[in-house]
Amino acid sequence: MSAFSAFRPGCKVWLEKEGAVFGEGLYSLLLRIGRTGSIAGAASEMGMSYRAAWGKIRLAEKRLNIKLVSTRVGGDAGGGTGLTGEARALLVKYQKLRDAARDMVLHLYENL
Amino acid sequence: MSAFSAFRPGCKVWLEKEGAVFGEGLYSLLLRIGRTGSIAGAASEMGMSYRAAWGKIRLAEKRLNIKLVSTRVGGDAGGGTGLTGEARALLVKYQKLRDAARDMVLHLYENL
DNA sequence: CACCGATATGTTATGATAAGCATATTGAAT
DNA sequence: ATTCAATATGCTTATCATAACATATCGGTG
Repeated sequence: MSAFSAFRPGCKVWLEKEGAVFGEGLYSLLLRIGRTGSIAGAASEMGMSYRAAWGKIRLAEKRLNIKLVSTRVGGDAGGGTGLTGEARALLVKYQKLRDAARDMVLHLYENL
Repeated sequence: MSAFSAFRPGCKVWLEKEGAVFGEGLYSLLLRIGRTGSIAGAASEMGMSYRAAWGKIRLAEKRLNIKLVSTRVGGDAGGGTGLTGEARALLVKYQKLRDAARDMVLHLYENL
């Protein structure tokens, strides 16, 4: 057993565009928005405030210069939020990249 | 060309031990200590204060419970700092893992 | 038209991390 | 002894991201 047996490799990936990043935080937030149909629902699931979730999304949209969500204000259920096609595509790309990277880093480390 | 042409994948890896991490920051700091033979020299190269560099190293040694450097106080050149065997081994492991991961993530993304 | 639940924002703590400042110590060389 | 360059630490102060608080608005429904 090597002196490194206690160490484990960690890995993080993101998608980058002119300095702006799409990473795990936005991923899990958007994923839940897609599932629950609202920012409030997603935020609640993640134990964060609506204010924080909303702020993250707006900042990301501004920095990435991409529309991530489409919202409806008022009405039946008070309103709601859905994902844009671009957001959905980003989710898929990010998830694939992340999962594959995790896998590879783990295997890489074992064969180091 | 897809709507993702503007995106590039980013990747970060680290070695982890009971919550404590060894990542790019310690890597480049230790690398320079090894080259320059002093914490002061390494810090200067990186544009950080000696105080900051010294603090990082001590904190890491404490958290990781590993001796990373051996120092000499006073004397000819005022003193100096060298890397321990464990530190050198960590450097090698980290660098290999990081470079391979970067490579793989890049290729992975292209074939996504 | 009052109510409810969700969106929409400005403003204000706050807490953690980093930067900066100051000072003491060490030991070879001159 | 004095000097010099580097180690060794204690404090204080920015900084900065996040949390928390406070309102306003919208628009179906009962």
